Amino acid sequence: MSPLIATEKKHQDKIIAELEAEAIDFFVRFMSMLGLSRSVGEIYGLLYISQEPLNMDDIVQRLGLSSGSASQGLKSLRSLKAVQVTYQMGERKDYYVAEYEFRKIIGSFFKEEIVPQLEVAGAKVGKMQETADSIQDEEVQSFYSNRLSRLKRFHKAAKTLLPALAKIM
Amino acid sequence: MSPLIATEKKHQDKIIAELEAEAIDFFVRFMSMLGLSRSVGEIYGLLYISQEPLNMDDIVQRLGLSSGSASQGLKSLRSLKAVQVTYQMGERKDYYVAEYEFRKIIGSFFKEEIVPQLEVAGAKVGKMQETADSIQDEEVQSFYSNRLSRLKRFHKAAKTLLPALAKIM
DNA sequence: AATGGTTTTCAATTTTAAATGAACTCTTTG
DNA sequence: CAAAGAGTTCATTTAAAATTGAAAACCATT
Repeated sequence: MSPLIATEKKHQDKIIAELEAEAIDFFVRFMSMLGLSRSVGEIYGLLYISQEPLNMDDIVQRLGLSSGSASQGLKSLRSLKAVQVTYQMGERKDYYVAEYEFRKIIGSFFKEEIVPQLEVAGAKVGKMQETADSIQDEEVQSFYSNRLSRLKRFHKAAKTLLPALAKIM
Repeated sequence: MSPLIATEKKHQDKIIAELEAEAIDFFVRFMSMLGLSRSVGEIYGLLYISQEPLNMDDIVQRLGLSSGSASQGLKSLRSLKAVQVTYQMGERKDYYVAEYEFRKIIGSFFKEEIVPQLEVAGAKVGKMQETADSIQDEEVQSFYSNRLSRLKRFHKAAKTLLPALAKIM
């Protein structure tokens, strides 16, 4: 390789490293909005911006985190379907690539995190209505019924709108 | 008051206490989905289910939290427009009531928390595009451009859909 | 069935976030 | 304008969450 080309290559590597850092930073923020930890965001960011599949060792090396963190982070990302395992010819290690269809990630996030919460919330409101129904005093009852009906309306809206949102993202 | 009535009253108080506990529990979960702390959820829940406005002392007493927590929690809730101050005749203390239109709360949550994040994210993607544009190697450039265009598309979708969602909630 | 390479698990540690409460500020009132 | 009442601030403490790393489990190969 000529000296000129080597210099250009080095420059390009620097640019790529910068891009990587920016992408990691981006996803750390994004994932933290979904309640995911810094290390999970870092791993996803690194994989998203990587040109080739990476194994756990690569990830540990490049992000400087422990093997425990990497293992657990990848586990979360797999369960969110945010990463996929790709088997590389003649390699024993697992190689990972990022799922780049965000719709899918959002979809499984809803299914795993939001939907169960909504179910619990729905059950809880039902329980509260039962409790309120046993109040004798009519005026008092009507106060609580009003409050609960607002809660029910809101819950219903969330239950229909959120999954719809996830689908069109 | 007759013994019978007194007994009934006591029973009703127990029911109301139960309802209160259930409401507080409900809102602690709900607010934690918005990244708000336990104490903030408790305060809102208590106010939401309370038949009359409460002052800070009431809140401290009934929830058993410190005055510092109560003060800071109410501050967060005011800035989210999740509570309003009502001035009570001949009282020096501030009395609070819960905003029961969830749409409004969601609206200000978006304005305060989500929109700024989206702006930061947008700026960051722009910055990354600039960085990527300076890559010479055509093949490498096209890889990063593809990744960035997905990011931009997603960002745009979030920027239009999330505020729309907040409006119709 | 022993070895070496890979990943997972989990008790201990570190880091981060939340809660406390005493000191301070700001108001109101006698 | 002193004193008390109400609310806020913030250094310290406490509690919760994330991370670490060594040990255990796994699993393909010899």
